[in-house]
Amino acid sequence: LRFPERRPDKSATSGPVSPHGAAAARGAGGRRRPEQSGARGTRAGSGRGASAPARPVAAGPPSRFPPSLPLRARAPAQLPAMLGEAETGEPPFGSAKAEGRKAAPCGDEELPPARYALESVSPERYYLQSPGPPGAELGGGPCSLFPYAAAQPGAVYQPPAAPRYPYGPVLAPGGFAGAVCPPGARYGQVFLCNRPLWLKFHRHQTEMIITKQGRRMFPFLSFNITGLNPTAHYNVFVEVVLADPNHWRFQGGKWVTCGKADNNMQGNKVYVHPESPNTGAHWMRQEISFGKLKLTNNKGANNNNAQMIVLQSLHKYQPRLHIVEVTEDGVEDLNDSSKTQTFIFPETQFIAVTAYQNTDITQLKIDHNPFAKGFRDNYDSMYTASENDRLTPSPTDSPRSHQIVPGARYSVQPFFQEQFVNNLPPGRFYNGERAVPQANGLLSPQQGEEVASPPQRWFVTPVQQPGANKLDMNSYETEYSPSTLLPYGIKSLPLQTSHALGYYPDPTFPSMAGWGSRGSYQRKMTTGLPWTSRTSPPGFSEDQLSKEKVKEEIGSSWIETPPSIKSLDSNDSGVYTGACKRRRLSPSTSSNENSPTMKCEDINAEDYSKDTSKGMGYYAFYTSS
DNA sequence: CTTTTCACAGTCGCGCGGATGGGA
DNA sequence: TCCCATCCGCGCGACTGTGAAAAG
Repeated sequence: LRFPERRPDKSATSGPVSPHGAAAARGAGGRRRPEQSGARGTRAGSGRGASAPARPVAAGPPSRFPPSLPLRARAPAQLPAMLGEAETGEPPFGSAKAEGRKAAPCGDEELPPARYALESVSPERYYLQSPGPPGAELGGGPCSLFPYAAAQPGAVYQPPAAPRYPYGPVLAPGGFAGAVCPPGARYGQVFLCNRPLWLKFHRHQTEMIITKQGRRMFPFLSFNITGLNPTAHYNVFVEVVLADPNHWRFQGGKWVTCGKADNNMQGNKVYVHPESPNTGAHWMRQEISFGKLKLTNNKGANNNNAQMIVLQSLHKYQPRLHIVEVTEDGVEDLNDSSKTQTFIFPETQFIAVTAYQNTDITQLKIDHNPFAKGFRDNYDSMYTASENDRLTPSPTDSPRSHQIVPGARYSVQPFFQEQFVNNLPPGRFYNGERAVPQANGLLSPQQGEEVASPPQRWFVTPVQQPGANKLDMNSYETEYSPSTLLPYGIKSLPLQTSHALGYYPDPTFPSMAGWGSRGSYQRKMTTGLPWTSRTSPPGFSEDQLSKEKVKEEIGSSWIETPPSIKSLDSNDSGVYTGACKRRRLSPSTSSNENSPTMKCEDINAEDYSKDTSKGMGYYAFYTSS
């Protein structure tokens, strides 16, 4: 039972009365009986958080491992060895510490924090990047945006004394291009589902707030995995490691290095997906979201909260996704490093901060994070004015649409297209684009099938699905269709179907239907359209990022857009400076000056597609063995 | 001076329980 | 009249960024 320590009854105090306070005043406690709070408190399953386990994610139905089989109990002694780093002898985090752990909706009581929640896994490893502002970094670093850094020669710095990554080196000494794949081995591919959104932040150098109680990431990590053995079992977890050996500070409107990073930071660096372990089929069936992952600067958090990753402020970090094949019992084979796969998406790099430094990032967060709706200055006008006047998405737009672009909305679009067209004013289409520009990077399946009618992909973005306004990121998963990921561009995969709508067995539950079969996903990916080869070349330069943006612009150009809005949309920062009142100002540097989007005005789509057709796509390949 | 912490206001979803309506 | 299902409002907690104060 939590006490409203920070929520005194505002109706009893002076000042503005919050909605809750007003409600309390109206109700005067009338309907809330004395025993109510007690009942609520003693009711184990009540409350927002506790309700979550009802979802498949936490309840475990999709999992072949019932909650009664905590991974921790299966091979408690193996993790230290697997993570390889010299352990300090302290007990594994989370072991016998459950009493101190906060009950979490994800059923973290069943989580195996101790298995991976080990310190010192990452500090010794860095991803070398040229210091400097994001722009320079992107332009200069050969691996700045390479989606699978492991293939980049020299991409990783390892202090001489640092032990090798126990799973087998994510990067072999000196780096290597391509993984050593044992005969018959089956390796997965991972797509960063919300990559366009990540790119948007990355353009300004993503910042992530860290607090003592833990702060969720936004954007959060969200992957789609293919190529796993459907019957094999895997653990999936995210590790956050230092991205470079520098300490950073925000000065003169840009990030600059200042000293060396403290690579001795203790604390949990690993977050195991709550559904681990699970079958390959399970992991491939739906998006793997790490929305509940929290970042903290509280070194003590590792002991009692497996949902927290401990970071250090003003350091740059790189999340990494690990997929480890395990036995049905959840035990990993320590002798077979080929069962470990690591994926790196450099665009997910971020600098941990205790307070936002760059107002561009702040504004992006406010604009895209549904939890920050209250900070949208024009919130009232946005949602009460005519649709045409809106600059930011309606609250009825799925919050998830901001975080996770490829939602079920896309996949269901063929069925509801007419409805959308009939019900949505044209302006809303644009707004959808404005709200979800990342959709440009994640071309919808429909677009893949109907190149002649590109508008579709735009007017589907604001479309609502039942319950689309839910904030809960997990619920998103139940609506998400993997078919929306095809823009990530796998050209051929084993599973294919010839049935165009094979994954829409029931239009009533289109997205759910989308889960059951990867068929159309694959099928759509074989369309051979330009975006099927949409890739992230090894040297993902700032220029290419700009082109990414250009593509967004191009994609939105199909519709008649009010000039004022169009101009705003042509530059993210412009939107914020022009349409939104800035709460904070970036010192000395206007967002326009820094915004790489300014440089992409003259980049045409042809060049873009040409560039992006090289190299690998939005997905990372297996990077280690 | 920079960085971190904390209280705050706002949005949202969930669960509870009263109110309501239909059927036995 | 009773029972049951449904609807609706309220309280709560989770979550966000803000901005001032505190700490370094």
